Amino acid sequence: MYICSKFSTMQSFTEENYLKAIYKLIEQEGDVITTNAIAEKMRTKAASVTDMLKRLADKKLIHYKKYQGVTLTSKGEKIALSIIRKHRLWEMFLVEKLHFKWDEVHEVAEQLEHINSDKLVEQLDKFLSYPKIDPHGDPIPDAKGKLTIPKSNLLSKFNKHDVCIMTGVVDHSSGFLQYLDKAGIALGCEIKIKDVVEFDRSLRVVINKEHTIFISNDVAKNILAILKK
Amino acid sequence: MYICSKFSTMQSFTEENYLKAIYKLIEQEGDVITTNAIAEKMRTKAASVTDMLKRLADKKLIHYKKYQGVTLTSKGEKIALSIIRKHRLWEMFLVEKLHFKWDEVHEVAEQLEHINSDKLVEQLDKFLSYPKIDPHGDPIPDAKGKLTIPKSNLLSKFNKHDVCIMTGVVDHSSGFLQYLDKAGIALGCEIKIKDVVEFDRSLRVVINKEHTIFISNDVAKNILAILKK
DNA sequence: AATAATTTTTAGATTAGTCTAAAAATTAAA
DNA sequence: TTTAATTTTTAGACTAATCTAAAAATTATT
Repeated sequence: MYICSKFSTMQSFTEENYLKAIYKLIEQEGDVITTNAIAEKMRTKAASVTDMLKRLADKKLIHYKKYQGVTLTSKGEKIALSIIRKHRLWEMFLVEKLHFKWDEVHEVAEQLEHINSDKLVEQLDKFLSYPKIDPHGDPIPDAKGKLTIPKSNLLSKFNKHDVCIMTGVVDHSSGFLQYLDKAGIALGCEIKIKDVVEFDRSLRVVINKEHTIFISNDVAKNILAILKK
Repeated sequence: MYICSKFSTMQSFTEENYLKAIYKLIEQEGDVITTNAIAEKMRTKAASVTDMLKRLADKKLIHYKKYQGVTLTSKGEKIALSIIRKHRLWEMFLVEKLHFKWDEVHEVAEQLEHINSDKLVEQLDKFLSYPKIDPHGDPIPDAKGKLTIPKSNLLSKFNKHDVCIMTGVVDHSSGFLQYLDKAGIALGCEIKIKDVVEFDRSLRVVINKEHTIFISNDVAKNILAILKK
């Protein structure tokens, strides 16, 4: 079902969601994405994904060869980024202007991200004073789809000897935040990975060049950080 | 295509648009609505309308008997009013907060009216300070679907010597709104009917006690007004 | 290299929404 | 009141998106 069939440039909501999913998988997992990975992310079946990949390839939104996985074309990436931009701007709007809590915004933003109006997006951006990061700490692409701030990763994904900056959390529960407080881990602090224990993926890290602590993999999977360069 | 299939109370965009169209036709034309009238309003074919009417009747959203026309059930009316409420609140938001012109908002509001989140609507209403009328002068139903402001009449229904206040339009197309702008007809302005030409039902009117213009019946049928008392 | 396990694709069916063309019902006119 | 015109409904077909089950291709393991 097309919402706006009069413009040939239009994608359906579903197509937009597939492009967004592929973009996010590339961001996390690497450059070529498998059918199964998409199926899992979209909570659908591999057969449905194959069908959609053919359609997206016909429209030149992805590079796709049977059994060989998927990458985005520049056209496809542009659309994915515009959806992400809209999603994050709307999240910002919901939190800043309508006083939603951080954990209430996602579902609504999933709907709002598909509203199609360039003027709407640009005016919203202006209304919010051109924010660079959304309420979850994720960067907001600009009107040209450019990300000025690097995307954060899970602390659990970094390697031995990496030095990074803490940028956010996945679990926002007060219990977890209190644990971080106690451990001396705060937004913006430096985390140097001294060692990764092979057996349980726990980390030995130095916080702010001051004190050494151990962090379980469960905790590391709930901390966001970027590489310090 | 269902956007949110987890809730059994959900309608598709299309179903919502049919309910809204039927509500508006009842408002203008009378109590029982024909298949053709809906087809014209929805810019689709009568056969498609019949298909949809069956589906809406199955869901108890309309009263429908073959060849006998359609009315809304209270459930159907409730949904129609909630869509209209959302449409008009979003129009208000676009004009007041994002500085859209009144003839630019309709198309975007047509999309936004289908966003499904009770919290979003209530917070938006609050953010806009609970407006009672939208930028086109149409009343905004409250959270319970109640309209507090009296409904306007078509300008074409008034008589010689009536003095009325312009409250809104039927045709929201930017072409028509631009015509009104040019004619000096705006929300809230006074329209005094000097003469009704019998032959074609066109009107000679004075706008704001300032200038006299002629209005065709076609135009008069698209202007809403209330009697000035 | 041959076999087993896994992943991916095809084949065929389903649903919502749409269409055209033809049939049936209603309304208007002679 | 029978015929003509109009409106409405059915019948059958199409597309986008989905599914299950089976076939084909790829990858991993003896």
